[in-house]
Amino acid sequence: MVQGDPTPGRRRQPTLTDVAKLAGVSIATASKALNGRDQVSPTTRAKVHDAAEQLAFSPNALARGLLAGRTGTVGLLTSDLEGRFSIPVLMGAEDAAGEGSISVFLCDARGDSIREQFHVKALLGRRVDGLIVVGSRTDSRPPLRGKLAVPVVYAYAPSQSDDDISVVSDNVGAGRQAIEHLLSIGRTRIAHISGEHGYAAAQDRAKGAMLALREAGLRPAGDRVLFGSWTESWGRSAAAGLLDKGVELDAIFCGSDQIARGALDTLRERGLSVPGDVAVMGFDNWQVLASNARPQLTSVDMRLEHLGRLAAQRLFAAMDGRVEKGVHQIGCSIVVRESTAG
Amino acid sequence: MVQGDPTPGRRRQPTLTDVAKLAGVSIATASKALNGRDQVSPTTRAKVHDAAEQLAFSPNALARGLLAGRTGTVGLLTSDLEGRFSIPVLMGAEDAAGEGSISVFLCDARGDSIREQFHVKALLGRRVDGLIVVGSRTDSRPPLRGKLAVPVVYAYAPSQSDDDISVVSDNVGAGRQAIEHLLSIGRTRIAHISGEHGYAAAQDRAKGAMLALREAGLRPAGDRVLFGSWTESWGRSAAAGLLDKGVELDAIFCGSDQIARGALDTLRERGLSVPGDVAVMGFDNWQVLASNARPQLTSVDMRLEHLGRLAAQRLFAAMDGRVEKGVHQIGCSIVVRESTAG
DNA sequence: TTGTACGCGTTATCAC
DNA sequence: GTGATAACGCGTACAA
Repeated sequence: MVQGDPTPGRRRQPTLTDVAKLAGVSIATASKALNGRDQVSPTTRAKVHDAAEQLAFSPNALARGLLAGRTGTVGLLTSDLEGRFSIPVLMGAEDAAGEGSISVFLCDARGDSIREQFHVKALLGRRVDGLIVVGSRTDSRPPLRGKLAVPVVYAYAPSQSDDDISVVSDNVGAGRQAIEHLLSIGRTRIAHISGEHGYAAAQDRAKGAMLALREAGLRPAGDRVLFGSWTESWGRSAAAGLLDKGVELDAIFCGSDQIARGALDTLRERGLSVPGDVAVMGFDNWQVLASNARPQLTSVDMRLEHLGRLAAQRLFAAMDGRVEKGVHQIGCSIVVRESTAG
Repeated sequence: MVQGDPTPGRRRQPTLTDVAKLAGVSIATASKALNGRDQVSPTTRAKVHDAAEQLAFSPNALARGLLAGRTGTVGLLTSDLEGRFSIPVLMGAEDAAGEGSISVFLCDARGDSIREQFHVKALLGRRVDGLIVVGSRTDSRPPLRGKLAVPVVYAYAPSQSDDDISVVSDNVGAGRQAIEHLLSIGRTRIAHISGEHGYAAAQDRAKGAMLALREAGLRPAGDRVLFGSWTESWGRSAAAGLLDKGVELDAIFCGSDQIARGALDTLRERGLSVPGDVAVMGFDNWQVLASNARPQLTSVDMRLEHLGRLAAQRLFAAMDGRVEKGVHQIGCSIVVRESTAG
């Protein structure tokens, strides 16, 4: 049903002038009354509040921002909305923002630097008070181009410049934690199956894992880290490869939950029990995959929401003049489920 | 490293006045030149553009919006960011918005109506030109409270009021399409395993499936639709139940990809081949699950990104005075993979 | 072709 | 305690 009516049922938003008129005072007084200034009598204050209520008045943040020089908005520039990393970060950021009644502009650059430039420009035009840039991989990225008039915080993927503020997960530490967990339940012949070799995430986690193994006087089962792709099928074939070669193992640390799901499949098909014969760990703690696995999957959680919240807080601090340059690492946690129980 | 410096390296954004001054003209002329008004000589225009470039001038959208009465922003109110439904809708909306240089304010109400009210108020204060409300389930929802000054479009979850604009997936049609696909590859003993009974999504899909079966003169294998939960484990146990009861079947239509993954697991364990003995279909076309399944899973795609784009377009139309009230249904598509091949 | 002046809605500063 | 008035940055009639 198409209605020709130009502005159907939509009325101009009431302004402070309307409120003042209705309350029978000047706009100056109305402003003071609404903003809790103490240079106004209780009775007038009540009158003004009544009028505002009646008109459903909500102050124009644009006018306010124009005057104040700050808009109470931040820009959130993400590279992959469909990815599962941006979202929790985004939630954490929105969370932290909400506490201070500031709103978030969302833009998705889709990994395209042209589009990124475009969005930065749009955000700057909207006079955001700050910018959070969320990456889709943990690899470091080039900083935003040009001297920006507002502070920027890089989340998940750090900026290549040390002059910038970055907040990231400690993937090396996470690799170490994973191995230490497996050691703590008595496993010693531990294989590590990870994702694409070219990813910093794969490299870092492997590095941490190797460090922990070495410190325990061990080598990885199969003698080397297996890099492949971030898929279930790679998890299946990599695990099958290990078993076919007769590699002795009592645990597998996987670089992602998807890989772990694949490994679990292979183990079950070969008649090996998890965690009885082989313990299995994933990475990402992706609920849908980890909780629905058989058995449920122990996994490393990067606490991305926490990361997002921290990124936002550092941004607010920077907006406030308290800049803490450099890369800040967030520790990961391990969510223990059945696949490493006992 | 903490720096006490109050506003480190941040300089006031250049204004039109700065540009005009640098170009040696009045701000009126500068404005005309930058906005492509044709009442300005080519030479002056060039001078102004040079100055603007040099200062990296970007017009203050707040001031502009204050004057124009429109801000070029829309609010996106979602209920579950972590859910996999909001995101594609959000992407589509952002997509459609980007084409017209409109920016999106994102807010997550987390299913809490108090929080929702709060965000609506904040968005209205920021003078968004319109609002998109994205649900987390397909069930209809109560409309936003109060007479709003801007148009609203409900996406994925329709408003309960027919006076509102809603854009949703056609789940009944999707159920029908799924069955028709299975019939087209020669299957006739088709079971339907779905999710929680209380979800409109489950009801609608089942309804469509039953309609298509009835029209083909068939009844569902097992004689009734199996409702349970949206999990892999329900898919496993429901499929096992059917086989244990000796129900004859050559196809299973599942209410979600998760359920389908579970069903696939059971079938494989029972030594049944897919699609040879039993064809399997999922719902949602969730890449991670569908593409990594063994065999890869045929699934119904709700085209959520398309839905989001359409919702945004209807919003823009409404902002323009062209309101099309009522619930608009988007047809779903079927992505055929190995699990129903042949 | 160019410049002057007003107004968008708000807050802050000053008189009264 | 209250009310004019000047900003904030921009677009645009209007006058020059």
